[in-house]
Amino acid sequence: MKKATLADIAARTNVSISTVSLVLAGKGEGRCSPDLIETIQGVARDLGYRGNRLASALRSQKSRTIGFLSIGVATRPYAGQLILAAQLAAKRRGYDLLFVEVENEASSIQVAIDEMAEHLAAGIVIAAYFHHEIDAPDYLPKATVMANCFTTRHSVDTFIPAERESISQVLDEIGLRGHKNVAFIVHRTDYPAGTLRTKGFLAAAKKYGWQNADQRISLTSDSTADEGYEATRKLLLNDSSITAVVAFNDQLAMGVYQAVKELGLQVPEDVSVAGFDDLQLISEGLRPGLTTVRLPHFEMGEMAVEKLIDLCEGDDELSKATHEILGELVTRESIAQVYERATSVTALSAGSIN
Amino acid sequence: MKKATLADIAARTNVSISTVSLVLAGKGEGRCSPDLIETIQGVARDLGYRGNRLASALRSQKSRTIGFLSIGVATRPYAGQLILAAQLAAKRRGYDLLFVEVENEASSIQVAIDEMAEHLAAGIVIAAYFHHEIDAPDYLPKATVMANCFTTRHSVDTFIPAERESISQVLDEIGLRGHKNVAFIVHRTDYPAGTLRTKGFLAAAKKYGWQNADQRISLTSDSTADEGYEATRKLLLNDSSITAVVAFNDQLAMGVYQAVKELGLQVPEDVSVAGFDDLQLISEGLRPGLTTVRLPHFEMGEMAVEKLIDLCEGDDELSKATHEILGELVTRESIAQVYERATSVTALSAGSIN
DNA sequence: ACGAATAAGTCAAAGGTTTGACTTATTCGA
DNA sequence: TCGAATAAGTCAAACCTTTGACTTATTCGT
Repeated sequence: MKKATLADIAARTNVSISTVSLVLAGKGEGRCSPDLIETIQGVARDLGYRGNRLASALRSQKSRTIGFLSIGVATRPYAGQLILAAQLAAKRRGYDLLFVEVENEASSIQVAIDEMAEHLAAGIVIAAYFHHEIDAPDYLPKATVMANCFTTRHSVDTFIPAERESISQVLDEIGLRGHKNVAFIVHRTDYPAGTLRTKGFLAAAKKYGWQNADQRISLTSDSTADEGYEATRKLLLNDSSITAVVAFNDQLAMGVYQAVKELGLQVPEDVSVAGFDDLQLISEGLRPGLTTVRLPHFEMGEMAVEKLIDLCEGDDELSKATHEILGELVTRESIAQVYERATSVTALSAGSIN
Repeated sequence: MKKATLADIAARTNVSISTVSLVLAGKGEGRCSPDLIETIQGVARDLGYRGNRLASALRSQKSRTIGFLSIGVATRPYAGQLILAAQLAAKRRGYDLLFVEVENEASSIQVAIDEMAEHLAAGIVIAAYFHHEIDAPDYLPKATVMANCFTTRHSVDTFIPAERESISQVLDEIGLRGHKNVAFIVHRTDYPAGTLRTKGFLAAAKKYGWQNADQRISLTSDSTADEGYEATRKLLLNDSSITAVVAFNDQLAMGVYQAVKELGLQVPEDVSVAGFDDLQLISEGLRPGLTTVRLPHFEMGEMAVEKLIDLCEGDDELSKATHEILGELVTRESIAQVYERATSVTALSAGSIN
């Protein structure tokens, strides 16, 4: 059974192809009788008419296809929700996603853009698996948006996490529970995640009066569990007054748990731990569950595509803004209440021993 | 600068559009003079000619677009490599990937297939984030392949992991290192991963003479670290002779570590542990690193797309086979050598002390 | 020197849809 | 009852590429 075309429907209804086209495009009102509209729709349904996106796009010079340029999004366990949300948002508005993996390198992105042009893609979204700057080529299509990444070379609608505000949520958890001796382990890096989360930590330290905050920042050369482990050992061995360790991400936090336990201490009774990213493999897998912050991957993907389609459909001329989106605090069991400062703790524990 | 078309090139070279088309399609040999070919290619380059995939596909009724129907592939941390490999393989042969997320439900898949038909997709690959059967609709396009999933309703080229053989690799590691008291923790399920890996365990038990193997299979109701933890506690508390625990996947293995350590034992000195999946967040993050098996996600994605394109291009009529692909043993530090069984161990260690 | 073969291209239709400009028939107002 | 307005469609070109069938001019063999 060959695919039905407008011509097939026209033949069966004894009208012209134009009429069928108009009707099925929803532009029949006032031009065609209600009866005819009914009939045409009926026949279209009977024949299983599906339309031909290629012919349509070719003629109208506008396709309902979006190029999704991914920098590691699908292949790493971090940002999968971004692509899911993008797909859902696109589908909701009748668009499809052309997926292409690229390097964060102008030439690689350029190649992908050219490829998308061959498809007459309505627009492109550039998305990355972690929040960083893109090496953008000289020209970007007018309809371009970025998700979880940004460029300083062009003015583009951009959707990124609100790093400072997001980590503040988990820092508040710690501050409000009375911790005063808090350490921060962060991957030494110039990426926004590193610098902004550190600023968030420093701000929280000031807000809650955390002691020696700047000496309690431990810089690691990577964000692995191993690095988290080593950093925590040093921190805790040097300074036994620390009651909470905040990690730049969940992988480091995993290492924090390991070090804490190896030192014969307990999470959260002896040391509270906070992570960032909500990598569920880790945050749900650790015992006790890790309190952390889920990055707004889903939201970024969804909003980016929504914006892109608005742009394509001209509803929304040229705003070109950067949107910072808040993550969500995911509370599990890794943060405990501190009742008093050092001196009183002794009294307290002595009391419980009795 | 509008996109250049064949007509633009034809105008600048004073030949017909047909000629330009032929030349750029590489069919100029013998029909056009070498000089002309040279000229046309030069002008095409100068104008930045990119071709119009829509027009081309419309005319020739064959597109270079593949529909990638994903069941959780991008959104879960397991199988990302599959989509990357698919993309790479497609690009290598000049195809693009139309990505769509679907449910494992005939109607959802049907909708996606219809959508792909609107794009005149050359073929589709159906891929899943874990190895299981697809609820296939009544009709599948002739050019359909499956990756990490399968159907019994249709005859389709299928690429799945060789579950038994894959887990055997890690079981061999354990067997060859002298373990005789080995437990297996597996998610109670009818999925191939569960049943086939269990068969693999039983086969290894027979091969290496593991004792009481069937009593040492612990069925869990989920594959989480928590379940792994609980199962391991029961196992180890009941039976202190166990020297190795094999988990059905890395998440369970994470729980095994937790239980082992909480019982005051060490991995691998007291209890060796093996996982499955090589979820690096876990397998690299645990201390010591987890010996596990990487599933052939990359290979499945690559081979599936290769096969699909062969199918589309007719190089390869109708073989319709199921290909089982071996995973790769990833050796880390979680498996130790056992020198002898109970009685002799004493002798041996006595010997070495001397 | 004539017919056949070869080289170098061209012609024109087709693929399915969209859309601004028309047409034709009917209805309405005065 | 006439001209205008409205309703209900139709026309035909355009989007860009592909391809089997042709054409025209030159060369070759004998």
